[in-house]
Amino acid sequence: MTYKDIARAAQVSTATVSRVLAGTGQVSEERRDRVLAAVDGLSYRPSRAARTLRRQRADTIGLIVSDVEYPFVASIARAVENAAAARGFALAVCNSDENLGRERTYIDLLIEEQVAGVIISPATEDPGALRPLRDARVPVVTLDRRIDAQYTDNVLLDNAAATQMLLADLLAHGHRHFAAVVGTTAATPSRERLEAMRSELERVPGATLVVAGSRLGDTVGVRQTLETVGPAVLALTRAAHPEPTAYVCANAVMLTSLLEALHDQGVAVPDDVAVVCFDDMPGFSLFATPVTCVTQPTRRIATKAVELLFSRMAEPGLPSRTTLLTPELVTRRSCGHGSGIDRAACASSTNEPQEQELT
Amino acid sequence: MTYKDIARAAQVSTATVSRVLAGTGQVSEERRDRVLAAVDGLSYRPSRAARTLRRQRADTIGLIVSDVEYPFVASIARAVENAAAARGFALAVCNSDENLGRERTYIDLLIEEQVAGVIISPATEDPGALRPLRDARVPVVTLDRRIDAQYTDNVLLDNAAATQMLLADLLAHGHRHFAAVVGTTAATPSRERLEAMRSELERVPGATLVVAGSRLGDTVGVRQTLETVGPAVLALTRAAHPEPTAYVCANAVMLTSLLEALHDQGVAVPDDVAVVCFDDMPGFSLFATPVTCVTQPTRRIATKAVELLFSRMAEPGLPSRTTLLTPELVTRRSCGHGSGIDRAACASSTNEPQEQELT
DNA sequence: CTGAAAGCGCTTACAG
DNA sequence: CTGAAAGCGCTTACAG
Repeated sequence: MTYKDIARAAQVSTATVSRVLAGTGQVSEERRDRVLAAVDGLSYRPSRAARTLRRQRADTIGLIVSDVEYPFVASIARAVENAAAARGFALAVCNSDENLGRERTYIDLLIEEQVAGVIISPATEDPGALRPLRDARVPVVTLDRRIDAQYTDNVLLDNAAATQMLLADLLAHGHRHFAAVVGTTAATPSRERLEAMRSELERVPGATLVVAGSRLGDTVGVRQTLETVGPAVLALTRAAHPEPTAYVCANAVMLTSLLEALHDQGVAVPDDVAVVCFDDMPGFSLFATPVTCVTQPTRRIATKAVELLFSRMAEPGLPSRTTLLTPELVTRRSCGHGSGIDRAACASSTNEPQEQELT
Repeated sequence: MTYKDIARAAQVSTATVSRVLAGTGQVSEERRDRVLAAVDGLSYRPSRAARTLRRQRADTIGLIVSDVEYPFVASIARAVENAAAARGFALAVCNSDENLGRERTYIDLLIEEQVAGVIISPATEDPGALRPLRDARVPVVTLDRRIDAQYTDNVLLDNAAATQMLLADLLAHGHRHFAAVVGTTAATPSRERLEAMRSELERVPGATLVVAGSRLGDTVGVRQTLETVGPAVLALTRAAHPEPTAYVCANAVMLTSLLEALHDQGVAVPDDVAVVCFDDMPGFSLFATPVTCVTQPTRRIATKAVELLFSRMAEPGLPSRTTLLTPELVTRRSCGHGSGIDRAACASSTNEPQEQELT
């Protein structure tokens, strides 16, 4: 079942078949009808490979993320797939584990697939990692990572604002000694959040900050993170003087792991220590201590990324655009001390999200 | 950069280039070296589309699931992608939302992509849905759904065993009035679990079962499930006589939604009612009432599926094989009454998983 | 508006 | 072991 068969059945040339099915060029109504009738009768299936080979561009979008198993990432992947499918595009999902070698392999794979565009959460801030994509003229949108490249669009969370929300809450509850639980400090979110924490805490007399992260660099996957992070972090913070009383975690999985470790060691939350994170998760409100967190606007992140990508696909010369999304603070109970709690600050409340465009 | 350029640079024919790069056929060492040298010098990138067109088969695997946003599904997707990537295959992820129309669209898409194989969790038990794949000779492995087709391999959870584990626990805690919270009753897991519940409860004098599900058929996505399911279920069970005291949920998201609704209405777990589910989730042990559940061996499900698929790709004529995986019971606290609890049955414990092959 | 023809970049019988 | 050549199924200048 190919164009040749349809052309024969409809008594037209394959060029006409192509014009009808692709909706390009002008075809007389009579011939159009003949072609469509032939297609119906023959249960024709187009060959995407042939189309791709000829047009040198596949109707496929590539998505390179750290790991779809993280709830935040899964949610992005779902939204991107929806948007792609709505436009007849397939979605190739690649999990880099934030590993440069894997990322490189996937970038090569996607280039060989001649994907129409790539949405990537790069493992590094070094724009060099994306050069092969640029050389292959593949439109790129980056997620969650600041990359200084002229040829990509970027969707970013306002990490400074997110950090301030979380810290303001913790400071109001009387905390002065903090621990930042981060995966890799190389990635944008960690870097920006640490910077923000440092500059916020500089203004607070006597405030301290322990960074628990470096040891965790090799931790890969949800399961391993769950098992490893909590104990490793506690080993570190327990040795610190003064010991931190407030933990700020990079994501929901790390927070869960830490909470388990604290529970195992009999440390009470929020009576002994506070624990908050940059990431919401179903179930956080049902925890023994409901978790205060900042939620990422996942749906908007994904929608925006797809929107930027398709506009760049349509017009490859576009200048780089950056979208900064503001997160939302969800105040539950894990943020506050048992004593000295500012009850007003603890009432369940949310602030309205804002979106901001930078250029 | 194509075979023609390499051939010219290496002074050989394109056929020889193909033989060297694909590793097929015999090539003299001298020519092989010339080709490899030329490839190095030219930063060559193969065209997957050309290869696919010529071989009529893409190095791509298709995965059709309900929704990657569900933790269980994300975990499967991750494992499948890993296995595919290890063999140089790309992974196209498709979310059907258990919707027949969407599923059909994706099946067509994957056939047009000429994927080498498909792993699918079908939206229906009707083997007719998979016919296009069979007609296109695409190897298929089904997940989680019993499909009576001769040409697919199937990976299934032992739903009867899983149900018995959960029920035994609840019965030991004195429960007699049950509610089954299911999404669609058309799918295999729900159907088999309901059957198992019914036949188990037949032996228990005075036992009752309410099925809360039919209204939930249109609920799509994690967010909507979270918002809708709990209240809808309670509206139903509150009207039942006798009111159920034990809820068995189909998955972790539904359980979370139900727990939130119960909390909102001031119903205590496990003092007033017990709530358990077929699915584990990070954080369940940290809930105010830690959740008793049956965990699915996701990693093994995915590994097995990929294994079956690749063996079928290598040998398409293989007879249908079915793998039945046994789940694991994780006893925490949501299973038991405040009064009349059999403490022994409540101690945190797990049974060893088993795997069983059927043919 | 229409068709003949070239060509996208590979692979694979076929002949030697 | 090697190469010339055909062909996978489309799209698209080009000429009319």
